[in-house]
Amino acid sequence: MTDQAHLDAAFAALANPTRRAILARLSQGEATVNELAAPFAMSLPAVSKHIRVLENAGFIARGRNAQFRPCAIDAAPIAAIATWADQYRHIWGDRFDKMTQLLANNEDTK
Amino acid sequence: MTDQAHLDAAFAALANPTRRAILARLSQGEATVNELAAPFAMSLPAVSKHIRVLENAGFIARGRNAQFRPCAIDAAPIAAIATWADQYRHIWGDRFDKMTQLLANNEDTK
DNA sequence: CAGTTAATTAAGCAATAGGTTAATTAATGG
DNA sequence: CCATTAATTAACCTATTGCTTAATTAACTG
Repeated sequence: MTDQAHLDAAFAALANPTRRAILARLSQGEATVNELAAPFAMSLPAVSKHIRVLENAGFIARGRNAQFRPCAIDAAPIAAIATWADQYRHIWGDRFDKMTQLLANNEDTK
Repeated sequence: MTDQAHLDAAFAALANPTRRAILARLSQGEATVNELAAPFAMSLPAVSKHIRVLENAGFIARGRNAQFRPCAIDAAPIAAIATWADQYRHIWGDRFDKMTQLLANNEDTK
């Protein structure tokens, strides 16, 4: 996948509240498909598909434990999105610029 | 629109390379629809629709100048996305933690 | 007013997304 | 072996997306 295609997949995956909720849940720790599905008023296959979308976009890594497929979050695509957003920081304020400057100073003095 | 719906719209708008390219162009300054359309191998109505999607998601504000509808970037939804991503910073490393700490130190000493 | 330029709207089309229920695969445990 | 649990796959449906061409609206300009 190209970088563009990766960003496409990452943004598309996040454009859904169920999928964002699944990621939020996984940020607390691993979970099985049934555990992830529990909070939602939709069928298990529907959740299974959401998980697949997140997996294809690189947000989720999966293991195998007996019948279970434990899901774990992989934040790499989130980092890619944060990096994308950082391109625009200069447009909306100086907080990041301050941070960058402070980090730069820190580099200089270490 | 709820916060969730705003995030839905923002992420969905960004899940397309044409729209991200339009935003990148607008980060350099205002542009008309025709100017924005020029780099793309697609019809003007297609670009017009992409602009509408970005506008509905809050990324673009539009003016009126004779026949022209100048487009300008509004970074508020990008900030919202950066804020969303920040929730997960702790998962992928300590760079942000360093920044936060440095900013905190800066607050303390000013 | 007539013509030109800028942009949107309308109508249509193929592909994708998000959901359903039913069937299937995979592994455990009596 | 059979039943149970976990999860996916299959088949299907409706709505949305992303694009097209043709028609329309809006404003300037000779």
